Amino acid sequence: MARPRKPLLSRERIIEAASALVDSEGLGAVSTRRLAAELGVSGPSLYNHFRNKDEILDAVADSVSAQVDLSMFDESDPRDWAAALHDWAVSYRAALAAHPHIVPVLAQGPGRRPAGLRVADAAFGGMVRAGWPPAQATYIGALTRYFVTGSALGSFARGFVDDETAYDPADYPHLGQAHLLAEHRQQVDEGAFETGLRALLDGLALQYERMVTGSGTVRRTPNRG
Amino acid sequence: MARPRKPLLSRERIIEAASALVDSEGLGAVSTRRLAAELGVSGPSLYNHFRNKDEILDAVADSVSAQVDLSMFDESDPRDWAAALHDWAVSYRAALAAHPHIVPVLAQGPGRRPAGLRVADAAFGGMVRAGWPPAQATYIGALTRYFVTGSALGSFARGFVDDETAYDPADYPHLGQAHLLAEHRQQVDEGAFETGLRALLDGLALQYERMVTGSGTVRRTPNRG
DNA sequence: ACCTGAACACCGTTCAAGT
DNA sequence: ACCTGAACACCGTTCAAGT
Repeated sequence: MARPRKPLLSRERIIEAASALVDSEGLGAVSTRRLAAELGVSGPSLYNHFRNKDEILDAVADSVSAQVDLSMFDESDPRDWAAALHDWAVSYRAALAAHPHIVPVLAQGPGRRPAGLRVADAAFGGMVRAGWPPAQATYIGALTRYFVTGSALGSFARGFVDDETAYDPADYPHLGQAHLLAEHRQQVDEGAFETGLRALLDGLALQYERMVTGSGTVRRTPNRG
Repeated sequence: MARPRKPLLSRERIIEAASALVDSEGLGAVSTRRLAAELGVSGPSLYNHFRNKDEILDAVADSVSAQVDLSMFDESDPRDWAAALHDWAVSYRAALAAHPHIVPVLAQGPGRRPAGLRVADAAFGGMVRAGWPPAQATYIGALTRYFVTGSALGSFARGFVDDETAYDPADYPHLGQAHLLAEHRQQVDEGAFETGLRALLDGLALQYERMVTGSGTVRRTPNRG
């Protein structure tokens, strides 16, 4: 068979297959030949639909960005920026943590990826509408992405081996329980994410208060500092 | 030449060469053959010193962890945990941001890498000494690592292309200035990191206050809600 | 012990050839 | 337009052979 009447491939089918492969076996398992085999075609066929392998992985990353909920930015009262930021971070992390192996690609930034750009646009717009100056709104988008991608990139708990003899107390006096982290993976990772997100939001609320009161529009009296 | 009197290679020389290659051309440029060529030997020679390529990259990652300053945890007054945490995060980020291409490897966690474990041990120990319960101390180590690795993994600013026509206002109403981010890369990335770190520390200080006052050991009166 | 070349089973990508 | 096999320049790793 040279060329079939109906195309055997489409960008969508390729992205789906690549995504499944990335999720199940990691980035290292994605080769154009392997991917083509999963799709029942020969390796070079992919090049009719994507310029190269990187473009395929970019598309997989963008399909993950497309799963991030952004509704909190257009539905909410702009004064509820902290609640919107919270919900965004939770949704953002859920989307990425479901596909951790693609996070290094995604973390390179949106570039020209449409879904990634929609995420950045919505978050920045939401913060500006809430009254944050553009520079601060940019920082908030960036720092939230830092925290979310960092938390999705690698499980903290799984970063320690499940081997009681691995962490010699003579070398690491405080890691006596570290080998237990793996068993409590979900609790540790979620606890750390929630604790960090709560701290970020509380800290940003303080900055927001200082900004608002400092600029003359006093909403309430400062209670710190 | 089969075997020279003095070994041509050592783990240290291999790590140095691999590190230089990762820094200059990225993870993708590191192949065992290329690395061996840079060292003036044939490809398989590396296998006398490392079990496989992954072990070489692990060693490169650990050499970066070894550059993280940890002195703030043993020198400081434990009550200055927030100052120590700040200084640690800054040093941690500086080490990683100097070698961004290895961050995905490093972010997989310390595993059995000695320098990575020393980092985790020192931070956890510092927080426990300051009075944080073990679970919270674990969260703080984890969330700080999330934020730092996320910020070092990819420049936020460089994630946008430097092309005025790239971001159509019809699609992305708030990204009209996004193409300018690249020029202000350093300011944006540092501003976001500092803003986020400040917010994290302020937020954690609130949690610490609540914990201390809630447990009966009142250090000072709460001044928030 | 530490290096070598040969060999194996892979890669990403190009390209002429087929329909 | 869309697929194929052949081909090119690569990979990581093993292994027997050399000193």
